[in-house]
Amino acid sequence: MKDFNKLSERQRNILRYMESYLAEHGFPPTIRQIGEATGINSTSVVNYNLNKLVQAGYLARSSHVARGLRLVGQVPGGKKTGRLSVHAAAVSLQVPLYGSIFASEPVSVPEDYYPEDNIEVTPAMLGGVDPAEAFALRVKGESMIDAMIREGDIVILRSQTTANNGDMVAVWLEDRSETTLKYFFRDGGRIKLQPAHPEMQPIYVDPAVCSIRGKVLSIIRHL
Amino acid sequence: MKDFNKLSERQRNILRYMESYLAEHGFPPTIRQIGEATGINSTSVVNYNLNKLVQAGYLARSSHVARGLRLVGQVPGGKKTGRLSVHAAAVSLQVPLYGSIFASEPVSVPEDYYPEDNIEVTPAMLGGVDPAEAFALRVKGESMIDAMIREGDIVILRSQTTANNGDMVAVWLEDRSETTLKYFFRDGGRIKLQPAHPEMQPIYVDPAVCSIRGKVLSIIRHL
DNA sequence: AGTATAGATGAACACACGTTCGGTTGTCAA
DNA sequence: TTGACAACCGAACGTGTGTTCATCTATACT
Repeated sequence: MKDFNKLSERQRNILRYMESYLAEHGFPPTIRQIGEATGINSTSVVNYNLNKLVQAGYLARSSHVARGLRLVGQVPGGKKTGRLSVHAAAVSLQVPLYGSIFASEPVSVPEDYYPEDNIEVTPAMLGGVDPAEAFALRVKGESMIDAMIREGDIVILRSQTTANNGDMVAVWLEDRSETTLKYFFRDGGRIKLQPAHPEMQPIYVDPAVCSIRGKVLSIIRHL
Repeated sequence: MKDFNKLSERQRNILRYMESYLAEHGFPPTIRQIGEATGINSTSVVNYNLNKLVQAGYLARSSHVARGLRLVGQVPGGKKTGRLSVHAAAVSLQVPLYGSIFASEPVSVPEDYYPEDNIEVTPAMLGGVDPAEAFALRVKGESMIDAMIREGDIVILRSQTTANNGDMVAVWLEDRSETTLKYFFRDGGRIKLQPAHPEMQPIYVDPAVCSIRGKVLSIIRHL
C-alpha cells in the first residue's frame, strides 16, 4: 500500500499544493510555481521530487509538456488525526481577478476585460458583500507602499462608484493619470485622500477628476 | 441564457475537444493542439475563437499561462451558469487563532494555549502546507509597521523552529525581550533580520537568543 | 461605388517552462 | 580516511506556447 508518511516533507507539500492549485485553477501548476510554493528554489529539485512521486505512484507526468502533471490515486485530505481537525466543510467562494492595478495606468474595471483568473476567498473576507459584486486586483509595483500594500498583494474590492468617509477605495485620478488606493473623505467641496501610512500627508483633489472604481474589502498577501 | 447554437461550428468543436482532452489528460490542451484537432491551422484563429468563448461565458483564460484554460459552466447536456458565476466550490479550511502577537511580549505558541477562535482560510493561502501545522495570530499595536503589517491584520503561520533564508518568520528576541516579524537570513555565524520595509536597516542577532516560532505563510487584512 | 466588420492566415516574437549538467552537502558504511 | 549515494543547488539550454501584427477574404450596410 502507498504510505503517505513514507514521503518526505517536501513531497507531501508538493502533493498538497498540487491539490489546492488544481482545485483553484483547473489546471496544474508549473515546476517553478511548485518550487515557489514549497520553498524549493531550484527547478531541478522540484523535478527530482516530482519523479520520486511518480515512482511512488502519486502522480503522472507527460514529458516535455507544460504543466503536464496529473494526480493519480488519492491524497489523504484531512485524515491527519492530530489535534483539532481541520476541515470543517464550509464553502468558499470565487471572485474574478481582473488583472493588475498599477500606478500611471487606469485600473481595469469589470466591464473592460474578462477575468484572467479566479481567486478563492472566504465569506468573511467579503464582509457580507454579494460575491457577484466583488472582484480582485493584483498589485503591481511598489507604488502602493504608502498604503501599506506591497507588490503581489491581492486586493478584494466591491465594484462601486461612490464611497463613504473612511472607506479605502481604488481611485483613478485624471489630472495625475494615476491610480491609487487611499482612504476616502469628503472635505467640503473637495475630496481628501489619506494614505494608510500614518506619517504621510493627504492629498486633496477635485471630485470631477477623481473616479472611484471600487471599495477595498480586504487584502491578501501571499509570501 | 447562453445559447449553444449561437456559437459557430468551430467554437462548438473547440468546447467539445476541450472537454474530451481534459477528461483524458487532466490538464487543458494548448492552442496548437486545439487547432490541430479542429482543423484550424493558425494559432491566432484559435486564440480569436477562444476569446469569443470567454466573452460568451463558456470558459476562462489565464493570460500568458501555458494551457491556462478552464471550462466554466456546463457544456450542453447539463445546466448553464450565469456569466461570471460566483460559485460555491471547494472546501475551505480552518486554522486555530492563538491570540495576538504583540511587541515586548513572547508570542503565544500552540503548545502554550488553546485557540480562542478559528480562522477560515483557503488552500491557496497555506501554499501547500499541512493545515494541521498552520495557525493564526492577530497583530496588536503598530509595532509591526516596518514589516508592512498593521494592527488588526491576521497572520497565518506554519509552526516551526527553523527557517530558510528569505522566509518571513515570527521570532522572539531574548536579549531585547521583543517579538517581531522579519525576513530571516543566515549571515555567517549570526542571524540577519531584515524588515520588510525596504528603507529600514536590518538587525543582527546571535542565534542563541533568537528563537523562531513560525514561518509566515500569508497575511489577511480586513477593512 | 466605398467602407465597415467578422473571420481567417502565416510569420515573427518573447518568454514560460521542462530538461540537463556540473558541483555541493550530508550521511552512512567499510 | 575513502567511496557511494540521496538530496539539493544554480545556471544554461532548447523548445513549447501564448501573443501580436500585417494582410487577406467574405459579407453586409450606406
